Amino acid sequence: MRSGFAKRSQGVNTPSAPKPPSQQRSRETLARIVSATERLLHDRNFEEITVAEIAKTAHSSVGSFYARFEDKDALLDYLDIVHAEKLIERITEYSEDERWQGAHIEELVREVIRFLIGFFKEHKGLLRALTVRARLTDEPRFAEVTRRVNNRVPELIRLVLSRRSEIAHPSPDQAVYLGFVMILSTLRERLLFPEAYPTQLPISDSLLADELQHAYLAYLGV
Amino acid sequence: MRSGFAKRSQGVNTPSAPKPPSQQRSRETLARIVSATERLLHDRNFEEITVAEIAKTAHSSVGSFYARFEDKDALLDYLDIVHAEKLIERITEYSEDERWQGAHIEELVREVIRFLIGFFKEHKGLLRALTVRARLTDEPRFAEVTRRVNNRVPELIRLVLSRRSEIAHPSPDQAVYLGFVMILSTLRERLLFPEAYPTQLPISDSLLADELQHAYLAYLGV
DNA sequence: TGTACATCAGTGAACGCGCGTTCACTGATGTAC
DNA sequence: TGTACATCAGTGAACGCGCGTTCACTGATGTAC
Repeated sequence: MRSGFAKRSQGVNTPSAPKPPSQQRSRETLARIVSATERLLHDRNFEEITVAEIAKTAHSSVGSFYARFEDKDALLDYLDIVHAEKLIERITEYSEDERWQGAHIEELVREVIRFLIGFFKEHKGLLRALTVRARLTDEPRFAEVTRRVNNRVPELIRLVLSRRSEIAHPSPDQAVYLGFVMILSTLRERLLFPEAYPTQLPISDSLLADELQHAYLAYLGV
Repeated sequence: MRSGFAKRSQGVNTPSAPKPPSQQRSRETLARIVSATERLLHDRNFEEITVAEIAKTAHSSVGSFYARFEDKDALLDYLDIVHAEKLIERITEYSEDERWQGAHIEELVREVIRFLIGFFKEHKGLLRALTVRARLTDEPRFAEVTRRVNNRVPELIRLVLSRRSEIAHPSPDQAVYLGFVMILSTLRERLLFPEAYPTQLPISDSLLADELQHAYLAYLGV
């Protein structure tokens, strides 16, 4: 399987950061490009958006774009990185929160699921774009985000695992992990790509949250 | 959100079948085109494959291709339909199988999950292509397969529901359905797009099957 | 059973469009002395 | 505090490549009488 995307000259696995802007002016341009793209991703896919369009929306120009980014794809890399950092930061904050000290596993799982739902909804456009890209190619670099989410989320998992004594499943570590895989898969499908689901049987986010929580706890044998 | 795919002239929601071949010769050509495409999809995405390449692999020509299909996309429509029919057929056979007469819900769920895993693995390439396409656009037509799978699978669900007395969940219908959504999401992610998952923690298909079964039954409260 | 004509099937070079990328140029900001 | 020069930033028309699609043509199969 080969990539459909332009190969980066600097070789493999090095998501290229934008050439660092050295003046305030161009830093602002970069910011405008980023936010314009996120806005455009809100209801189109990355492939459907042209560089010219991004430039125009950002009140900038195609040339300026290429002054920062090696190619179109490098922009998505950059968004990926920025976004992953935000996620890691939020997860860290979250897992350090002291309210978990005395909490039961039920409460913890409930909150983690709500947190994830919030995150998916907040970054829907970008997450869609990154997910699709990861799946359009197998340049391993592009599976980064999903992998990163799947790997960072372990911090949340560790939180759950610290309640290990409440878990009856014979291999709690594996079950906690696999259960998370199931939760993340389900949320990705339902929240990022809802078109695939019949609308006749609408399932609200909060029902989904409740049922995922229920399923997860039942699986762990709490 | 607009489609990135060519719009069909004949209007909306009408997946165009190929112009029916009237001679044996062209029927064979059509068959070669179909099988060449499925072969190519085995390790590339639909967008990465050119019409010229399909024609060449099928020992045919670009012109012949367009004699059958209105455009490139119509081919994927066609594969979608053919494939969905196969699935429906197999599910029907499956659910009529008499061995379910006396079976317990545990056994039934176990077999259904294995059936689904087999199906996903057997048609991996095509299913990937169809899933990605459904997600690259929101022409509702393109979400057909996923929706069709999500809708045909209810036959399997009905099978499970016929064991309703063994289910403790307060709303068994909803739980059976939602649990299936979780199973399908997880299988799609892990089997169709395995790149996203770290290889350090390998999970075999049969472990996955066991754990999904376990999780599902626990969720239903069997 | 043969001939004439119509339709079907096949071919691949040429076309054309969309879009990513380049490039020659103008203007703004920073730096050296 | 001013002048000269270097670098950074911005612009958008023009380029070019890839690939889906068309089209003029050849050959094969079917049909009418």
